[in-house]
Amino acid sequence: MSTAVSEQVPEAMNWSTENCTISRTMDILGDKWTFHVLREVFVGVRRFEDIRARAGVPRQVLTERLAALIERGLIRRHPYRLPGQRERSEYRLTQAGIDLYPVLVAMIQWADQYLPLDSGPPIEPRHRGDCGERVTVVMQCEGGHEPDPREVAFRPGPGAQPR
Amino acid sequence: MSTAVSEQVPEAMNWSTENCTISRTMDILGDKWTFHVLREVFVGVRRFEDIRARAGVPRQVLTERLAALIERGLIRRHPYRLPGQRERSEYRLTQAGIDLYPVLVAMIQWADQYLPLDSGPPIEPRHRGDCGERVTVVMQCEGGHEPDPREVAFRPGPGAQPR
DNA sequence: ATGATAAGTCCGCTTGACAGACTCAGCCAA
DNA sequence: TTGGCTGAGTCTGTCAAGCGGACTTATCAT
Repeated sequence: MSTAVSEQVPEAMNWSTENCTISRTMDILGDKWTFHVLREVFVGVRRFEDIRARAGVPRQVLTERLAALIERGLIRRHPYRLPGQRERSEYRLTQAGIDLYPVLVAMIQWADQYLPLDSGPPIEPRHRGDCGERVTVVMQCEGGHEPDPREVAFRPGPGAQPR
Repeated sequence: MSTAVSEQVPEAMNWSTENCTISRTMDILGDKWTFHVLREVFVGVRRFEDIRARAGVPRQVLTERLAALIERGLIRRHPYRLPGQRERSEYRLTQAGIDLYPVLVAMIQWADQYLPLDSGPPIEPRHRGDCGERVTVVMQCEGGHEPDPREVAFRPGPGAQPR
């Protein structure tokens, strides 16, 4: 019996990374600018020029990222016309986009802990309307627990491919 | 009174993006390869060559990303020696890294809904040990609700800077 | 000594980001 | 009707980054 160094060969080594869920998500989100763009749309900034100026993203890159986000179904183009003005385009979250809230809230929560600012959080997720309270994410398991992050592990599921 | 088009000028337009929490998080995580690397460390793959081969990341990029993740405090280098072998390096999550679990779980949850595979989820977050049940994230507000994503909004907090 | 292996470094090519100028369409004021 | 303004792009040349493949170094096994 050799000295145990955690797992000699981690279980994950037996499984392919081919169809990994994180990769597939990061193919959509995992880009420096995509997240900046999404942030703007999330906080209600919806017009090309506003997004460009606030996020500091080069126009060409913004064009390309917006097109990608539309193609992936996270935002949609929404033409509209203000009275007395010509038609313009807004970009709005689709349901798939809105359902990214937990991801962003989890990030903000992490950053508020590990990258805090002296002045406090610049942005807070809150329950809209009357309630108005701060929103956080918690992990829950189907056994009814709220496991500590140390008690969570990623395991291969039914779609895992052997290598 | 002009025709209302949601908010004519979104509230967020009044606030700087300078110190945005999402940006600061994405400065650390928002890179195609960083997330691939983190995924490997999360599933227990800890050695340079294993990470490189599984994630398909160029060596040079891996070197650079590991150094950045160490500098940011998400992983640490852990030298060890298997009996009868020379010393090697492992990369392990720090507490700050482990506390990213909710972010990854939220992503997986989103992807399982919007990018499902016919064969089912390839990876599942589970409660370690006896419980072993699937773990999900839920949003909760301090008013005791579990708001739907549509009922959540990002608002400026105490650290928000006017522009 | 020879070979194997982990963990890098080095090199040259190609791709993508970037800033800045240009375009185009619709509206507005004169 | 002409000229200007603005939002939403496109075009262009430069430059940094990613990339695959070869090379390097240290340590251990035979």
